[in-house]
Amino acid sequence: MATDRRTKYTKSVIREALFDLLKEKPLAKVTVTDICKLADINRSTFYSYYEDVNSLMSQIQNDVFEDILASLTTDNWFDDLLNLVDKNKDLFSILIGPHGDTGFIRQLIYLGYDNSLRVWSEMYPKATATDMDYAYAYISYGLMGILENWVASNYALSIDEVGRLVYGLSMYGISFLEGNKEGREPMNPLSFE
Amino acid sequence: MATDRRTKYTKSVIREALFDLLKEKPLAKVTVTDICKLADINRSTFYSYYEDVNSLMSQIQNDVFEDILASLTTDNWFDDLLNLVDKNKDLFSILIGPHGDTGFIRQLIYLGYDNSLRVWSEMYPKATATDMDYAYAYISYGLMGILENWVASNYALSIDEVGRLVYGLSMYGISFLEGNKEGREPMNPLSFE
DNA sequence: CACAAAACCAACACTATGTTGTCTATCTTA
DNA sequence: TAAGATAGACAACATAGTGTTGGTTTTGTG
Repeated sequence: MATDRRTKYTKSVIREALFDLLKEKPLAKVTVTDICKLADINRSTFYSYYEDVNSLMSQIQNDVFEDILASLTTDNWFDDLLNLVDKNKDLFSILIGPHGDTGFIRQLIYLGYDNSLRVWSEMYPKATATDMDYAYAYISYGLMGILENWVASNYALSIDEVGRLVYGLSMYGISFLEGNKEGREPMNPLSFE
Repeated sequence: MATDRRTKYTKSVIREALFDLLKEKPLAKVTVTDICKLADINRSTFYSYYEDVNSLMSQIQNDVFEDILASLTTDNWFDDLLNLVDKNKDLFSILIGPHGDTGFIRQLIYLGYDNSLRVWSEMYPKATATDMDYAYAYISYGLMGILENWVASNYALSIDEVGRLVYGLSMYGISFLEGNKEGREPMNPLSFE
């Protein structure tokens, strides 16, 4: 009843081939023929599993997304995310790297939108909806930038160090660079659940 | 000696056609044939001016980029940028909107990298190079988020209001939402020459 | 081992690409 | 305003990728 080994094999070589190709060129330039040549499978085999290259990619992304949702805990979700990225370096280097899909990152980071706005409107009752909206855009894109930097640096910093940066920058803004703001407090810039 | 009127006309209809198409689909899905049909020109005419759709797009982006560089003043560059975006709403709605090119925005916002790091290293002598790098990534991506939000809202806020948000968020982080931080001071989050 | 399913292979019509050569319309300038 | 230059139209070409089909071989599983 379990999935045929051949199917598993085929899907995995397709996936590998796609990732290898994405190291060289953007998704839009990757053709079905490319993938099949590299994976050494027949083109019709590809079509028996996927509609086209885009749907292959979004299926992979959805799988990753489900993993992410499953592994996020309530109170510390950005750390969880960093851990997940760290454990799947190869994958995220491609998803977040220069040929990556920003839609994916966007989807990722807008995970916390509803909750953040709810929490913020309690914390900052005077803040207007527009201000909070812009604050969310600012912070979430900022986090995206940090994540991208981290991936680009080939994960040079430890997760704790990245967490320190995220906390400092989102709490104190640029004055974080003044220092003397060490000692990360148990609070996260964006709320999740 | 001046450019042939026909050439001007042709280039402008190509540009218009591209923008019309970009309202519907991403650049990768726009074909030369698409453009020529819409612009009512012959396909070979297109090829006599541009290599392909991508090079057309990057030529347009370079033109815009030169305009931007020309119009930025030293001490208030983000305001200048907002003004420029405001004056070319149609163009930027496409460049920054859902089918826009993030590479363009990235290029735009990394304008201030060298200068910001120079200024910061004077302002915050204790800060490490890594911290400043991450701070730049955070803030510049944050600004990108704000810009995108602004465009998506169809420029609902005034430039001054956006400036207030940019200043507040980058200076005070999330605590900006506490309020009582009105009155924009003459300082910009990222330095540009 | 037998059978079902997976993968292969070849061929199909179709669409887009880039390139080339010829012809026509239009602009520029002497 | 007439002559020469050049933009653009048009048609044809080989090439490449797409998506689909039907038939064949291979390979896992019960």
